[in-house]
Amino acid sequence: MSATPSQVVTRFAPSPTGFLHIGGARTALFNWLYARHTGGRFLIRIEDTDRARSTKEAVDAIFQGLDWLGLHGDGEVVFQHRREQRHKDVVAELLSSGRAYACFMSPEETEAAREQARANGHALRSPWRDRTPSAEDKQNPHVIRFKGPLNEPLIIRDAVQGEVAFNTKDMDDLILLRSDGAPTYNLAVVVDDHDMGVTHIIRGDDHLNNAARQSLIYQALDWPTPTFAHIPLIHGPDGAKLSKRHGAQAVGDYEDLGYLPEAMRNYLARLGWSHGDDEIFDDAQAISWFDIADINKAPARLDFAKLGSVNAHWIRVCDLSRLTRLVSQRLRIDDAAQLEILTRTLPLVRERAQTLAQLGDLVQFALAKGPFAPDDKTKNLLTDETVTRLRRLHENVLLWTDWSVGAVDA
RNA sequence: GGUCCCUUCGUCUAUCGGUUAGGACGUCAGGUUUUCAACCUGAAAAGAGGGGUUCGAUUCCCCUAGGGACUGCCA
Repeated sequence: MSATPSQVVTRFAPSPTGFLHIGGARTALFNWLYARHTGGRFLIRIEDTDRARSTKEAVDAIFQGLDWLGLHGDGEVVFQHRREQRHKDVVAELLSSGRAYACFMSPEETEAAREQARANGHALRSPWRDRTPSAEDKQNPHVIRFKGPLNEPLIIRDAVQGEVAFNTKDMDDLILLRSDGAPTYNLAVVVDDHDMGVTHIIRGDDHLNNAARQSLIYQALDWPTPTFAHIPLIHGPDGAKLSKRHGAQAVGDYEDLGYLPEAMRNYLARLGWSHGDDEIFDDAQAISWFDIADINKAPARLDFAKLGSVNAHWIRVCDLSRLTRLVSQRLRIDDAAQLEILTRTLPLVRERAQTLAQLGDLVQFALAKGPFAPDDKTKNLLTDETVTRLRRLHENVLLWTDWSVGAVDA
């Protein structure tokens, strides 16, 4: 499960509670790019310690999204909940070394203590940190908490954010094991990242605060702390956190909209990362250029106009048979003759499409059978005069024998 | 409320103390085109505000404002 010490190991660790989010896709892409750039390994782990919220459908959706994007993991996929025993073993270790303790506070007591702590300007403190439970206490439900330093400065070095200073007085003692004995995320990530030999943790900066607390666990276990790289979240076009009202959130939505995976990789890579003035680049270039040092600290907004222009480029250079296949699938075309029409039509119209959906519309005329119902714009152009001209042209065309481009043009 | 992060054209970004602050998308104006798209040329467009440090700040520091994340027996 571990790797060569000098080798870079990155990972993408989504929680299967929904589809693969566009922000998650970019996180995966960055991890993938960095692993490829360094000749390291890119691992995938499903963070499903919350059994109630994790679903098989979500797991499938995530892999479908990753497959479409072409981001394949190198090792075997790790399902976090299957490693539960290992997580518990580590907690037992922490318990025996005095770095963890059983906390018997009830939810109500916890809530009250939290408010009290807040009023006093520090994080929640459990009275059970230094209390030895009686035999009677031990009958009650309890959680296992990590025993962290009470009031010490803590600096984490982040490859993107730089040195970030915290103080442990603002950090409560993390719950390691729930009252039902199940390990929590914050414990499981540390154990799994360590066991999987992860050297670089590239993830959303919503985890920056967690990183501080997790670093404490690494120290307590005397494990080397991996390099953190917290990347800013992606925002919607209006600058607010990406949500339903912004439309497409799932990578599957982008596939449906008719974006090419290589265009998504190109666009997403460019969001929050840059290599000079380079805008259009392929995977090989992205891999050779990608470096964590060039990741931006500011959140980026999604811009569909730019995505469209990037996609238009990749449609123009797309292999024709592949493009034909993609458009045929969208149009539900299976007839060989129609496929041939597409092959001949696509080169003519691909230049003006930003998405496969638009390309599908542009190709309709070659597939459709007359008579056609004119749209409003066409109606306006069909005056008596133009109709007469078209009739004459039609009669003329019927006499043509030379259909070369030059002849028709003339 | 507390802790932490962020702030260059409308958007994505370059700049790693000295530049006419560059590029891309978008926008606008021309050109080309029967039309549309594509393409070509050009234009408008930015250092949040205030203090420092410095010979010199977009760049380093502080404050303010604005935005964001976290503050769960979610991840």
